[in-house]
Amino acid sequence: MNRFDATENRISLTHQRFPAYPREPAMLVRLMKAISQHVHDSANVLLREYGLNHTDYNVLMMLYGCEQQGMTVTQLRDAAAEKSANVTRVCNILCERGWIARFADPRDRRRVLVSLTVEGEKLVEQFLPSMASLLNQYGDAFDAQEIAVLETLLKRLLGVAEQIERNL
Amino acid sequence: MNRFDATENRISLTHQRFPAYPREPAMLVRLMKAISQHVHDSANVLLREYGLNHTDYNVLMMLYGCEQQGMTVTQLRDAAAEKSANVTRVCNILCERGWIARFADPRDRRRVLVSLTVEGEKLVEQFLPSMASLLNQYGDAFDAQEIAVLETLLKRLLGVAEQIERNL
DNA sequence: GTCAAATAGTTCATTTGTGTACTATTTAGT
DNA sequence: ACTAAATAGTACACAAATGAACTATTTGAC
Repeated sequence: MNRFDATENRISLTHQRFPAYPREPAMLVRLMKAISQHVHDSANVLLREYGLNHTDYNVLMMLYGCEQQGMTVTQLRDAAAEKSANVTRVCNILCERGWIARFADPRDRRRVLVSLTVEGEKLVEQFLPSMASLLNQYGDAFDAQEIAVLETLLKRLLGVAEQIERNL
Repeated sequence: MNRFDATENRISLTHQRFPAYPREPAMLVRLMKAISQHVHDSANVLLREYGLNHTDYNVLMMLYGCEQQGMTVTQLRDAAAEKSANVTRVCNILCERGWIARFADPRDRRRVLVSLTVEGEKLVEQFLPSMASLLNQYGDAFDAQEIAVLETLLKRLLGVAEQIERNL
């Protein structure tokens, strides 16, 4: 009996009491929130020794994976699934510590380009082994086809969720 | 070109630079975080008119779906994917507003049983139509078999994520 | 060209969430 | 029975995240 079964029962019961409340989407949403929370917490434990948390990590990793002239705050916001005010806050911290640098974008002076410093790259490569190992543990639970299916379905769901939010 | 494609490219590039960093699990984790965030934000918009947010909603819905003598703080913590300190805080607010009540559990006096008041049930039934409609929109993107597959795989992933976190 | 509307980012007040320490109670080994 | 360890929940100081207001810049309609 999984820890989630009790939640599943409560959702089913709610569906019985209020039939318009749909069991399956409610399950999916709860499952994803729970998984994300566990991933977040586990990452936080690993990253703490570097003075980082999962949000900092998300930002740093996107910068590590871009290697061009950097990313804008808006791109970081979308990539890290954070609000721009929070990206600003996180970048302030990472800047103070010398791991990222900010430049005005000459093509559009409203924009701020953010990129990893050499120190920042070193930092990423320090914590990457343990974070990669963590990620691999999640992957080990699935075969290649299962992962592919999950990825396809989640991408579709993301598109839908974005659309729904836009339409409020 | 989805908004997520840029993220996918960055993950692929990171995998090239650092092969132990696994593309697929990284994708899954980012996807779920992004989806959860959009769901969270959309729910917040709908719930604001009731003076609630998504976390309050999660707690209230679990109580609505339990109908026995209530749930303990620990059960709520697990069901809502929150820390117990946060459940205490949220319950304080919901209590002040008269939507839930707390009782000492006579079987184990460390435990606190939380349950919906009549007012709380009325509140839930007020916002349920619009929240059910939101959830249904997510469900409409999939057929029955796709949902079943997603649910199965996500349940497995949740189990794994819980296990990994336990083993730190 | 001009100007209203849109976009990018930051600031700030507030809300939300967390780690840690603590109290109370129960459990379990002896 | 006695006591050490485990468990449930809360308090509190602090950290993280958000909404809304604001500045600066660009876009686009005319």
